[in-house]
Amino acid sequence: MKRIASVKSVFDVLKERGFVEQATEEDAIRELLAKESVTCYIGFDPTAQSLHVGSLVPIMALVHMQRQGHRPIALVGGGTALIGDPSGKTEMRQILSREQIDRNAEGLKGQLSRYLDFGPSGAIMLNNADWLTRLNYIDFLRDVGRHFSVNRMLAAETYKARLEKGLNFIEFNYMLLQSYDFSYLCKHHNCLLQMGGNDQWGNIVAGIDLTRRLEDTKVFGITFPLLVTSQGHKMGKTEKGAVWLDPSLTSPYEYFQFWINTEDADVERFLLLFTLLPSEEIRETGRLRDAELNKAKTVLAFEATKITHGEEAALHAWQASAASFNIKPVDGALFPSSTVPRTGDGEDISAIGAIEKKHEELERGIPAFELFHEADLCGSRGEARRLIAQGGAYVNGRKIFSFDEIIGLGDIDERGEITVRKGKKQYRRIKVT
RNA sequence: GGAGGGGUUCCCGAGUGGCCAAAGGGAGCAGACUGUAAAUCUGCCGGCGAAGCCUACGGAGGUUCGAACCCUCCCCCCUCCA
Repeated sequence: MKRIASVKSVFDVLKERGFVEQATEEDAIRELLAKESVTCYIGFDPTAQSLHVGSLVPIMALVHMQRQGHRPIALVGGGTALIGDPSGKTEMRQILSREQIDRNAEGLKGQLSRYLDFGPSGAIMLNNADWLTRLNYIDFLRDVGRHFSVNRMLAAETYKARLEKGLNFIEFNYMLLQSYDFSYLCKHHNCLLQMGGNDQWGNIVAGIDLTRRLEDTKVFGITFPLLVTSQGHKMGKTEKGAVWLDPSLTSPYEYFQFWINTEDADVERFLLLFTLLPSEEIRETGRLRDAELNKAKTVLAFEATKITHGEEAALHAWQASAASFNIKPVDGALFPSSTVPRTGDGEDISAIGAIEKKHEELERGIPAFELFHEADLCGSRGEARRLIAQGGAYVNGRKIFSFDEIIGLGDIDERGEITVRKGKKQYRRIKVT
């Protein structure tokens, strides 16, 4: 049995950092995790080509598990995605094609390996399509289906919303499949703990029951709080939609900006969840008042970006942000474990998104509203015109008053670029080639 | 299979022959205030350089000078009955 990193149970770490919403048997879990290396799993749905910040809580939970000497299984739900999880949803999810799901599942593998070590003795990545798609219907009903009470399922919170709106049989089966996953992982990988968002509670508990019956093994479950901001807003949405973990969908700079814009009331909570800084240091945040909190936000943004995109990308994002906004270096007394820049100013703005324009085009001149549209700051030319009309458009920091003002060679700065800005926060560079 | 109720712009939801690019709310964007925060207030919120045109009210046809709205067929969802 592998030695574990500390006497302190990882359960306490998770709990202290705000990961635990519910747990099946708190004391038993704490004890189990303190005395041996435990294999645990979380499922990830391959319903999009990339994970987004909404999946970060489960990912970070696995990171903590691994750091404390346990063995995480990241289960890609290539099989269950064929069914569609109705938990906590009011409408049936669109069912994706097999090919689409397989493609997404591949992408998730790559992404998860940035957070977890999938080395020989490290974490494991599995795809439940490997066993679920081979199931035989009659056998499955006889072996697994008979253990489920429809009466109890109907009473479950999981289905509550859907019983109002309608639930079809394929989705009703979802719980059985996820339960089967747990027992399968228990049997083949000695997995004893399943974690997931709080909307998974019903599925997890059902899996625990099934595993007891099928494998005669006692297993456990933990759920995470569903992430909403303190304002009750859905987490992980910005003006451009979801905040993705894939740098080609959400650039490290945008990612950094997302985190630095965290609401005051969420800073401490998010530092605990989304960084690996020691909790004692994070608790100091409570002493920061008003604008001082922005320092903590800088640390949050930096550390979160570092975890997802690496130290170098985080530095670039910090640089560009410091150059564009009034970010001060964070003094060393705060968050001593953080590698956030402690001195210097931002000069390097290369992390800010850019488009290219030919020298000739600038020579001819481009109407401002067209430029804003092409720079992807506005979805249409009409939107760009409205933006300018409302006084929210800037070129090199100068407000544009006329929608068709011509932007040309004279606007190129010493970097050989033009900086355009929408509102107060959204910058884009025009590189002249 | 039968009866009834529905499918409206990103979401919810009104509209049931011209005044409808479609009320209202939410989300979003911008402005003011600020601390790249929150709350609040104001404006905007299908596309096209204006008049106008184009696209849009599940799909396909039809009636009409004119259809989101009426008719026909089809698809999908819900409820009750089988």
